[in-house]
Amino acid sequence: MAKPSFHLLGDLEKQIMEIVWKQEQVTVRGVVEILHKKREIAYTTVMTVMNRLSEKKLLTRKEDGGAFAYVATQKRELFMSRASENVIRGLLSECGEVAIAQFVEALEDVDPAKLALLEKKIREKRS
Amino acid sequence: MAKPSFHLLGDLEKQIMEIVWKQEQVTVRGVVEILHKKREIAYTTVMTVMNRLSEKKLLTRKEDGGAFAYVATQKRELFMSRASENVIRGLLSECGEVAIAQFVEALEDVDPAKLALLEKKIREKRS
DNA sequence: ATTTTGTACTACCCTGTGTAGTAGGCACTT
DNA sequence: AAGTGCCTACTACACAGGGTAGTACAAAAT
Repeated sequence: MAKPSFHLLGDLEKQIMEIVWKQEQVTVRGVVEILHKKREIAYTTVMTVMNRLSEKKLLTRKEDGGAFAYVATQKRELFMSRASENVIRGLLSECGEVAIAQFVEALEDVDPAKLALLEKKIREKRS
Repeated sequence: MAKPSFHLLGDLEKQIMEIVWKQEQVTVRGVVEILHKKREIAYTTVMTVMNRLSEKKLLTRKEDGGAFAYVATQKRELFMSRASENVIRGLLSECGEVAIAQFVEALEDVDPAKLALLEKKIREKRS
């Protein structure tokens, strides 16, 4: 049913990571308060997910008096970069040239101006 | 734990689709026999998965005397192409320029010769 | 008629993710 | 000191996706 897509993270995990990346340092409570602006969610739900994120090594926590302080182990850029790398390698190995063609296609569709950027990066590589 | 990757299909689903794409037309038994060259697997397991593949509209079946004849609804290329498109769009929207950089990076690593192909495709786009 | 073959249905397991309740600890207030 | 509140740990449940397969029943082959 679901379109073949890819999920680096679940929805809630994603939302939480975005918050952590913005704040550099958060407590569960802090995250809950931000999420509450958008919807109802139990404190323990957020805590559970943040724990899972710790297990996945995306967050670390350290005691800071009362509640734990959570910190991202990688900056957003780095995470995105590694994730992209994995996804792209998988894609290239499974789809080969098709992936190349679709990349250009999709990029043009999303933001044609970026085609130039892509060209530039290729030239840089070549040197 | 698992590296962020993407799964267009499960392992068994993938193996089965590859077989179907090669044969154009298969029965469950046919697929089972091919798979048996590599490992033990129950007839019903293969049947179940092929049914799921039908539900996902990746296969169609038609009665052909005895057993159903299964056919891929899309050629491999087309499937890969659409799958790539979805993955890439997702990637671009989540990772933006990072994805572009990583694409060049990964491509060079996997097959540097393809960089030229990529450039060519960009030029084609531009015209 | 009996065996074989094929299909449908059902079921179980495992993993990932969202969701949340409950219990127990520590701390601050009164 | 007793009560209240916040925090964490543990546990649990649900649902989806995917691998695995058994059972039941029908049709076909022998």
